[in-house]
Amino acid sequence: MMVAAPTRITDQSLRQFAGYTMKRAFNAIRADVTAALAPFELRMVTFSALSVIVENPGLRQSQLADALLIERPNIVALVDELVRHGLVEKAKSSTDRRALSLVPTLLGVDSCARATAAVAAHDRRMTAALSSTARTELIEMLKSIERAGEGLQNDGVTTA
Amino acid sequence: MMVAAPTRITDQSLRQFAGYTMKRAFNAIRADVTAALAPFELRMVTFSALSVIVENPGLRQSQLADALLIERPNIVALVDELVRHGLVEKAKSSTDRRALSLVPTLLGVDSCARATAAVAAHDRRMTAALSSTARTELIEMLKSIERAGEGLQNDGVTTA
DNA sequence: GTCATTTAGATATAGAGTATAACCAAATCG
DNA sequence: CGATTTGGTTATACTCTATATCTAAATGAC
Repeated sequence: MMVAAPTRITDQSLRQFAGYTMKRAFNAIRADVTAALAPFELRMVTFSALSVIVENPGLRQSQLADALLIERPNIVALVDELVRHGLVEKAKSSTDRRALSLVPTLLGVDSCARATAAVAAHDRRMTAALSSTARTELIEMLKSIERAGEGLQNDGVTTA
Repeated sequence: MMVAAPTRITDQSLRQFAGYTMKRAFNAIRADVTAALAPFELRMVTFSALSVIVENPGLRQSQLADALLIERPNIVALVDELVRHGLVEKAKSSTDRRALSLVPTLLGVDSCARATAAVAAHDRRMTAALSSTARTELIEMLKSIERAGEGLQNDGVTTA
């Protein structure tokens, strides 16, 4: 069979779906935020984890896993990475001898603050075309989608 | 060091960023759309590819790769999967003996239509909380973020 | 027309990211 | 107390995506 190729390729049908454009938008975000975090030797996940640890000092690993929707086995290497970089310490819990309390170091608190500023700059770049109210509305809409996923069949929980 | 764990874990700081909530929203979407596509033996990527092939019959593999921001090597197995399922045919290009023209089969066109309906239902589930104008605005905002990523440093291109 | 360069498709491979199963030790509960 | 659950861990595997390299054919310079 012989067929000539079209010159202009479209993705019209897919564009009707929020998920398709969201994936493309998120890819752009990921590329940019990854670059923004590189100077701090942080990845997206480790930055998220550090941020939650700084905001909730003393939390347990399982709580961190729950908060970021990460499976517990994957938390171990992640936290170890933060410990290795001197950003977080694994303290023993005073109430449960099995548990660890994650505490940020001074360096961790400082790095988190500076990384957060870098990510904020990144975020401004990516949403530069949006008014500040539009940006707020966007986040609210995303939250409502996140919530919509919570009540569905297999409860596909994962991520960070 | 002994530290008691906080009872309620927050992610306030991360919530200021569109990217964080977008990742969580997209995870929810992915879980649901993956389930929606399972009956058709399609994955997100293969569905996207099939949709573009149906919409642009005769396109070359490299055009498909460009359209979906997939690296060319990854297109090969992807298209083969569609061929194996009888949804697409690799036709020889009439103008370039190196090139392939991707053409949907009748089954491919039909499956694409039914899968598109299933994905549309999924999309409605996920955006149920949004008014139809809000949903349109959401997609426009996501497009603007996607565009914002196009003009940046390393031009982090990837995805599907 | 011939040679250098580019393009289309393909192969092999590697690295993230994330998921599952199974294990030990301590806590909890009947 | 014994059974069950929970916190952390290890090992492992699967998906997704990226990079390097190869060939055959097309294009472009002269």
